[in-house]
Amino acid sequence: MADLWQVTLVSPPYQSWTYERPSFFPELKPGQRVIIPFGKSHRMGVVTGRAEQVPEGVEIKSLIWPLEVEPLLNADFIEMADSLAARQMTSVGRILEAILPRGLRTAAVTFRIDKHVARQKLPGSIRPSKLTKCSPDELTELMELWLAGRMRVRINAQREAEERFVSLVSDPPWAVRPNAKRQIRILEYLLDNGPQSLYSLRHVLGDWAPDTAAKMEGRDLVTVGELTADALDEVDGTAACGETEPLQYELTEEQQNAMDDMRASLAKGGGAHLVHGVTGSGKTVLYLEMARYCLEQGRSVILLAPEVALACKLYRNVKEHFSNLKPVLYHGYQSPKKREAIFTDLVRNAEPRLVVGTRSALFLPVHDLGMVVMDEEHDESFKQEERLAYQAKEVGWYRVERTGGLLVLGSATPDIKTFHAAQNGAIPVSTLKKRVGKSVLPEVELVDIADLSNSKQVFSPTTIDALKETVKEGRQAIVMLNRRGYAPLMYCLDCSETVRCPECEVGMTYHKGRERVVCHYCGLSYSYPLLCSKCGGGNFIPMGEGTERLEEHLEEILPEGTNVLRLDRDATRRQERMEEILGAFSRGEAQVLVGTQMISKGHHFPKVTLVVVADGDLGLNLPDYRSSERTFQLLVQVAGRAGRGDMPGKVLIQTRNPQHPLWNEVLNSDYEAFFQREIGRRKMFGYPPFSKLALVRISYPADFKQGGAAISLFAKTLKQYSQPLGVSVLGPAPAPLSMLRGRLRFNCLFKGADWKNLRMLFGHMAQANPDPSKVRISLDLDPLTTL
DNA sequence: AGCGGTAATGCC
DNA sequence: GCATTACCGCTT
Repeated sequence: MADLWQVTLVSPPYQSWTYERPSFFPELKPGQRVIIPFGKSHRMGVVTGRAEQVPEGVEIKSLIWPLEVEPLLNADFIEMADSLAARQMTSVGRILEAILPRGLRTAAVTFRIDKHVARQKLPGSIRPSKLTKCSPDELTELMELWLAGRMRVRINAQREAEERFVSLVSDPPWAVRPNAKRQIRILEYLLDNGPQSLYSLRHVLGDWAPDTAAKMEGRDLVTVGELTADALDEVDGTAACGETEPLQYELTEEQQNAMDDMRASLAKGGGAHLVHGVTGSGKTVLYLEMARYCLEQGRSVILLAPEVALACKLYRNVKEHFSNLKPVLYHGYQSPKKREAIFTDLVRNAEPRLVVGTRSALFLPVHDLGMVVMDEEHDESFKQEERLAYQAKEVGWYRVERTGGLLVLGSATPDIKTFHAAQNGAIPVSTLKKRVGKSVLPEVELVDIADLSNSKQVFSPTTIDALKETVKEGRQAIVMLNRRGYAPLMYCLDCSETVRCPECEVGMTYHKGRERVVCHYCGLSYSYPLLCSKCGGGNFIPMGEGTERLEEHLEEILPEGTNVLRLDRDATRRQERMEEILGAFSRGEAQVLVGTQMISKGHHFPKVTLVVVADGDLGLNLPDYRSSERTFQLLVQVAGRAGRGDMPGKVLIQTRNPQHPLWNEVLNSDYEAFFQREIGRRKMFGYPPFSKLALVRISYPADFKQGGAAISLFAKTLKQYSQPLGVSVLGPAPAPLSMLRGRLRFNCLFKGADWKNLRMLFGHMAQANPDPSKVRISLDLDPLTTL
């Protein structure tokens, strides 16, 4: 009887297939990666178990070769992937593809045979395709070598070379001929999407891309190599991420109490724990001391920050705090090679480890996970929305639940759902009310700008005075405006049209520095100046404000010699720019820093005494149930940037609506008042945490004629199944951004008592899809925005 | 019937 | 994801 196994493909079409273990092959264990024949070529797959029933009418092929002697993925890891697949209603293969480092899911490998055994007529290296042609005797001989560790896996050189990253050398304009179309495409693509691997350039732009990129490297337009973050990581342990805040190691009474509570939770078998502490209250020290405790107990720890720069900063804190420990840094901007090495190292070395990283670090195979810490747990970056949608909090919860570990959620402004659970007693909570050391919470003031709305002024006289004074006294100020670019609308003076994106039908933002108008949704851009598509005229005026225009404006109103820096996604496109800007500002080379919400996150500038929120109303009135939560969190967070040193800080929030109840709560940094008001509103309208929400996104190409019929079919299906499942449905209705990248979009909001029924209803919809190749539907559980 | 292009299908 | 095959409109 043949020995049959199920192998799951970690690349399309992702399903599980049956293969035979040939006689020369060693025993298999689930979780083992193997090379399998698939169609005309070969692929990498993961053994998921024995084949229970034999497929009929197909000739079963044999496995080609194992990729490791001991399985890389243990049963827990496979179980985690299974559980994620069930939650997201997709296949395990897709999940594995999303959570494994790239090097560990490629089949483009060569087996190298040790030199001193190669003399016996064996080649020095052998490819999988060659292995399928070997005789049984040769295979048996090779397998002996493999099991003795004398035959090793090597990722193919070309494949590995394509893992290198391409980054821009300078900002536009570039020294390139206007008819060098391919070069311009690469430059534009890098500008819009940040550094990319040669591999992804080839996939997105075409097979010519790696060659063209190599030529461009010769002309100093781009650099091709390891990411700088990687290089810096080797040298001094961390990329330069601005100044690290000096930590006060002596625990305050509040911190000590929190520590005792968490230890007690851990002793009782773990669970979630909320640390609600104002900005600057010393949450980091608390995490580090808890980490020390866990490691002493022989258990591993994962510390997560919402973004790379903050993870690097935390990593540096860890290195300073622990002298005799080798922590691991893991995030999406490290090279695939590095990430792969970390993954295998964690599998092979079972000792307790401390991992610092961003959300993807949650999937690392650390042994005996004692604690997961999520700093700034309310941050939206903890939810991944593109490709595979997952909420890191849920994954973290899943992981600690299995190991009896602790999930520590820390924030000054917790997620409403988290705090609600704490209020109900479902999650224990430790509160830190005082800032550590001398610094005190800043004073917050409202500035009414209602009478400014028709003039060209952005800042009220009060704001301008405060800025001038801060600069005069040699201190620093931060100005936040949550909108990048120069002006969000370009208005044609001749025919009163605005410049719109033909693919998305939204206004295109003018970027003065790039000399382009850009669609902020799909990235399409045109060079500017341009002619009006309606009347052919060229007289546009910019309407509204973006960070770029604010920067220009500030340079005009502030005294001669004042330096203004800007920090937003545009300014930080080039790899090192973010660190350069943060570094320059913390060294005092500029007095004012203008930026988007990027500047609100975790940075420590002791000389900043003034924070200005240019438009506090932005984002407050969006038709989204979380908009006030988001605004409150952002404002408290950015206010926390002021007065972190010895000098007291001041925050000015400009608003056209000073009566809004939110302001009082922000002024007093009164999270609980905000929470009480918000939870009342949520209860009244039945929003989370009083219900579960799911957003179903439907889209099809704008020229697909049967699209309308598909939508009515979905509507009919929903009508039929929603009531029996107890799910209330809004839509399908055209999405607020009704067209994106040439696809018409529809949204459908599900509200119900539990996730199971929301999933089932989605399942019915997916089944009713008349043309899955044209009509795409996807499920987003607990969406960040319902827009 | 013969051609070139594209959509649909199978892959164990 | 990729190769093979089925299908379509159109020429000869």
